[in-house]
Amino acid sequence: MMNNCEQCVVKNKAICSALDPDELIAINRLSRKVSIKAGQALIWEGDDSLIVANVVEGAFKLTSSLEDGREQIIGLLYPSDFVGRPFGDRNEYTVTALADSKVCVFSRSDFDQFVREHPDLEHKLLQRTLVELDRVRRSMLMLGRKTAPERVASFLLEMSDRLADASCSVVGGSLQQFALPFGRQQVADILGLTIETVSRQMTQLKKNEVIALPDHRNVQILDANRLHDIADAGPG
Amino acid sequence: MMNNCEQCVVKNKAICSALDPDELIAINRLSRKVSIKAGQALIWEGDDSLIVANVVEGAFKLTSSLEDGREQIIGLLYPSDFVGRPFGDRNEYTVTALADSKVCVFSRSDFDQFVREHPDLEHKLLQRTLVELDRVRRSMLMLGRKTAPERVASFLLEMSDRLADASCSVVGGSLQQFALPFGRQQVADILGLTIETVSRQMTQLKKNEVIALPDHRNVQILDANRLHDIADAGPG
DNA sequence: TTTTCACATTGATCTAGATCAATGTGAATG
DNA sequence: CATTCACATTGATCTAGATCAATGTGAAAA
Repeated sequence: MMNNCEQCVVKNKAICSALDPDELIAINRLSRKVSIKAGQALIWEGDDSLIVANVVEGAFKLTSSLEDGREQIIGLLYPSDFVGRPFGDRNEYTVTALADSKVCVFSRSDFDQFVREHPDLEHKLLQRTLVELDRVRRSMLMLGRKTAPERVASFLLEMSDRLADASCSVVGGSLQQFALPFGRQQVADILGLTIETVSRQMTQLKKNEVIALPDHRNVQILDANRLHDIADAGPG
Repeated sequence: MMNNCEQCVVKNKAICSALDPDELIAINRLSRKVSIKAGQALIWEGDDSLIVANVVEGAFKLTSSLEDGREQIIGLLYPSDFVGRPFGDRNEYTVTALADSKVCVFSRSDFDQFVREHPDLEHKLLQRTLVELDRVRRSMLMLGRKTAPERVASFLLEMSDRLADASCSVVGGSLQQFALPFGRQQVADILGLTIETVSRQMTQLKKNEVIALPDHRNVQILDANRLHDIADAGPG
């Protein structure tokens, strides 16, 4: 089905915002809007890179796995984020929808060519990639060196920041209350912990009145300062 | 001191390879060749991003730290690699020379502007950033989910691949023998382990005749297949 | 050559977090 | 309403890897 960039909800935030109306019409011809059900994969680790896309609606996880099933979530994608591996022929990770989602898909060869012809678009893509690289490197410090309480606290703070755009009830650019877009197992896969450890840390934070948990998906930050302290306190 | 791109040893491998002779002269005017002693830092975590550079000679580590001194190495840089954070105003990590090194430095504002005016250069930079992002994500799986034996085996294999360019005595694109460019503590900081654990794993591999250790810096791979098996075997 | 000093190995013990095993919980279904 | 089923919590135990503590080792300096 043909897409319509003019009416696209992410046209001002996605990389397409680098394009003028004529160019939007041109890229429109290359794109296809696709719906993905929760749990369905869009891209598989190890496959050839044949498509790239913009997330329009929903959320995705980016994962890498070992043969015996151990899985690490290595990234999360939200509306306006870019997915896939341009200028390379192999996908190094799997992309799976966490909720019912919509993406705007391009064939990689079409996209690569279009990007090379539109430096402003390529610039946007570079900026996004640099931001993502910074984010991923921050996760490396977390996975390599942080304790379980530090990981959970950092995670809650990052989520409250990241979801701040979407909603209101904001204090200082972060949300005081928000709904996690995933369950405990996936939190564990993000943090490199087990589900039990994540659960125990959450309970602990609740007991200490640092957070409240109206239900399993919702988190309310009661004491942001303390949460920050826990997030990068030394061990002990 | 003025640089001379025509004679530069990395001109064919660094991002500068995207430029034609005229453009090389232009970027030459913006660059400054700087020597860095082993152990000296080029960029500090948290500082404003004021410079970017190409590595010409030597090696660097990219690190991020917690207040109490825990440190994670989040990247390594070799000749022709690009350093620094273009199009952003904050350095998220520290860059330190591992050996006496030389870099070709640009002021970030000069560089940003020059890149925007030269799409081919920006394209090279994007390609490098995408490759680095893939590499870093692979490390996330390692840090989050791999056991100590798996980490050490993966590390030795990656090093033998990465150093394959530099030397001869290559079998199937990888080196059978190579000198690690760093000591045990730094290996530990790369793998998110302690120095003792790294040491024990190396001893174990030696006992099982998977590798030989002529001395503390040199590694000889005796049984690459087994090393691969260990690198992503399930636990147990 | 001996001394030194930084680094690596080895051993003994401890512990954070994994694993194993019930037991809640609450939204969807009959 | 009871039943189910997926998910979350809680508890008991185990273990990989950290930590603490000597003991090697080998290259540079005296």
